[in-house]
Amino acid sequence: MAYHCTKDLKMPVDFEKVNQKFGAIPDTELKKKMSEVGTLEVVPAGELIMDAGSYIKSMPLILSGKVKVFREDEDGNELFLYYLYAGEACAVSLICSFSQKKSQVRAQALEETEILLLPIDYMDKLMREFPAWYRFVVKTYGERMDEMLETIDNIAFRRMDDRLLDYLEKTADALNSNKIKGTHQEIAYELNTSREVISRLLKQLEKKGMVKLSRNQIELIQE
DNA sequence: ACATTAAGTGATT
DNA sequence: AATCACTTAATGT
Repeated sequence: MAYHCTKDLKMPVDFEKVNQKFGAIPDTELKKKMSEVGTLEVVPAGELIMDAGSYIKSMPLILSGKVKVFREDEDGNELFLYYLYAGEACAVSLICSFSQKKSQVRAQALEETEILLLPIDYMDKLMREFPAWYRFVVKTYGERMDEMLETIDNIAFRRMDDRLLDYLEKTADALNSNKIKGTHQEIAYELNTSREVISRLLKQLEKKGMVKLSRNQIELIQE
C-alpha cells in the first residue's frame, strides 16, 4: 500500500495516546477502532508531511507536535494558511482523499510530529458505524472552513499590516515563543508579498513598540 | 579586512 | 502595495 509520505516510520498505535489527545471524540469504542486501524507516523521537525500534487491515501490526525499548512500556486508562490495542533485533523486531506484529488496544499512539521493515519478505505465504515466519527468530521470540517474564510478575508479585505500582525501572533503561538527566528524575506514569501513591504511594516510595528527587531529575529512585545 | 547576506530607504508606478 | 535601485548594518571566513 502506498502512502503519501517519504519517511515510513510506522508503528502500532497507542490507544491511550489517541484517547487522551482526542478528547473531542467522546466515543471510546471509536478511538479503539482508530488505534487498531490506523498507523502511527513520526515526522521529524522540518519535514514535509504532504506536498502539493501528491495523492492522499489516508486521513491524518495530529497526535502531537505542530504542523504548518500552506498553499502553493502555479508559480511556486507560497501562502500561509494555518497551523494544526495535536488533536486536530486536516479536513482538506479528508476531502482530497474522498474525491481522489491531488493535494492542493503543503504541510510541514514544525517540530517532531506524531500522526495517526487512517486509511480512507475505512472512512465509509467509520462513518456508518460511529455517529461520533461523523460528528467529529463535520466539526473539524466546519472549523477549517472558518479558518479558510478568515484567511480569505485577510487577503481580500485586510491590509497587509493586519495580516502581518496576525501571522506573527499565530507563529509565536505555534512556536511557544515570542521570538520568531527568520528573515523578513521568508515572511514576505509566506504572505506572498515583497521583502521591502514586510521590512517597512515591521519598522512601523517597532515604532509602536509592539515588536523588537534584530537580525534574523523578531520579538513580539506583549501588550 | 573582505565578502556575503539581511535589513533600511527613497523614488516611482 | 509592488518594484527598483541603491545604502547601511550585521555576520561569517
